[in-house]
Amino acid sequence: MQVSLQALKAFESAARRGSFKLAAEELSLTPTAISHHISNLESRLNVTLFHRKGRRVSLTGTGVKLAKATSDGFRKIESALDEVMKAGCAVRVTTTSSLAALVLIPSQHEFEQVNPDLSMEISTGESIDNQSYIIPVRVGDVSVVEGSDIIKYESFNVFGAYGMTSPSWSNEPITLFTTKWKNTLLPDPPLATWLEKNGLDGANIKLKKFDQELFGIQKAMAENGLVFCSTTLTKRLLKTNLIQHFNTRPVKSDLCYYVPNKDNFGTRSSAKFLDWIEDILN
Amino acid sequence: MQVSLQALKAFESAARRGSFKLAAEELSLTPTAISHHISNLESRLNVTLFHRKGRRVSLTGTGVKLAKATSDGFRKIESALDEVMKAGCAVRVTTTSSLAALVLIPSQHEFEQVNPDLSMEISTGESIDNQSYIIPVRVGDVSVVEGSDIIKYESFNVFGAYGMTSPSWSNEPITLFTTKWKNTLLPDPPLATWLEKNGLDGANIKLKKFDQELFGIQKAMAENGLVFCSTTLTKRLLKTNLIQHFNTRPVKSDLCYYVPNKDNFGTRSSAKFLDWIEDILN
DNA sequence: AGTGTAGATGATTTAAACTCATCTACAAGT
DNA sequence: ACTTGTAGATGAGTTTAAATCATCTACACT
Repeated sequence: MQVSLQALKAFESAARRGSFKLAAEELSLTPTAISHHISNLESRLNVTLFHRKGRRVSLTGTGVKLAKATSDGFRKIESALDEVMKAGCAVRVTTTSSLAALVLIPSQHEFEQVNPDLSMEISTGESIDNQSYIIPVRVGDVSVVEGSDIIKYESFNVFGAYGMTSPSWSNEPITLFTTKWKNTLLPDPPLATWLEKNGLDGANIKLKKFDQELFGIQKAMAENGLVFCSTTLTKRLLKTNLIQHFNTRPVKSDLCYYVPNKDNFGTRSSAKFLDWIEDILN
Repeated sequence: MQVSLQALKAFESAARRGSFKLAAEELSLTPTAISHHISNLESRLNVTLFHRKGRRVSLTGTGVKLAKATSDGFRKIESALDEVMKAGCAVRVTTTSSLAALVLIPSQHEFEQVNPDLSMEISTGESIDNQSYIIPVRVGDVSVVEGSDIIKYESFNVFGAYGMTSPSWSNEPITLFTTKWKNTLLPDPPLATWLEKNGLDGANIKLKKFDQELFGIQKAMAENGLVFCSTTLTKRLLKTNLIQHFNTRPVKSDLCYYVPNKDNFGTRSSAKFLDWIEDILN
């Protein structure tokens, strides 16, 4: 380039502040540096950018035009830079209520302890806040989702509140909470497969469906009921003895947790988060 | 600032060209310099901007966003810079047909000889091409125009084609070409004052008016007629013996040539032009 | 396997950027 | 009118950032 960018930055600042001294303060330089930059700029461009009347400076017509463009240009660059820097020291995640409430939020503190220079924000809901560097953790169909985006293949099992007695699967009528996704494109929970694998016919099982797994799990815990749900969501509850299972065998499903374009987040924070979440889920 | 602008420029170029090598060529640097800049940028921002797959690089999501903003920002700055630089090595003038045809265009070559690094463009007409660095040389009323903008106070006299015999002012009927400005706010040519100063009553003078002085002057030259017009416009024609005057005395007028905001053009080229034009007019 | 290309890495050199010391011009106070 | 203080200009000297060089790795294409 013909002229140095730092000279332009010095000019931009001086033009905006109307003083070399103030520009120098803004850029943590000496007024001398600003003066050098600007006279260098002027001689390279063959123009006068500032009128000098003794110790007072004011922009020429040319100076005004250049100042307008440089201010706009640098402002644009700086705001993008700000955004990127913010993205570098915070991780923002959006996911389902269930994963948020049962996995992410309980582990949030631990994540921030391990990564003291990162803060973690969790949000749930539909709002596809596409504008910024938010990492979406979604539930999807393994046959549709890009394999490299998947962070957890989902298995299902039946769980109940901790301490309750094992149900007698074949004799008495049983109420089982399960999930009917709002999104009809998602595969249903693999209840039929589970019954088969565990040698049950399910004739005495009455289903009660919620549109979020979290609700069924909470209901089961509150009412000493049974819930057919994801092993991912229950992992922590099992470990803390809030729920139990009954020696039934889990089944794989066509569902998975995934992050769209997982490998395409360029921030250190997102890389840390993705490593961490894969680690705690597996 | 947190990050260096040159690093950003290197990134911008590499992002746009999709290759460190091409960016290096564009910026007249070595690929090594680009690599250093970008890794420096990445570590300062705590993000990854490029995926490296062996010897191929591609932008990350973060990289794409930053590249968009930096490209826009730098483009804006560079285009303004281009404009300023062009303005530094060329001077564009717009003025009346008369001044252009009788003064500026005949002297254009001389100006470019004296200033071999400057080119001069002359345009006439109403088109107020306000966009760029055009210097307007206008005719105005001395009582309205800012004094410091004035480059020539206008005097008037009667001229005729070179070699014609002096008219006998009082005996025979005389046709005199003169000017009626299109712009009615401008003072009329000071014919009454001129008659008085030269001891004439004008009873035998028939006026024929054009809306540009140039036309009257050309008509007078073509038909051995007489024209009452500006001494500025006729100066060169007198010197080259294309017209003459008849020992009548010129009169000052309320008209002047001026350049709006004369002292506010910051370009070297405009300063050179303004010096030169004041010089040849006085 | 062999060759050529793109980029990474670390040490060294170079040049740009910054500061310091000194000077001028103006403005404000006495 | 004579200080005093402030903003900027100027030129020489210093510092540090930026660029290069030499070397190395990984991949792609014969």
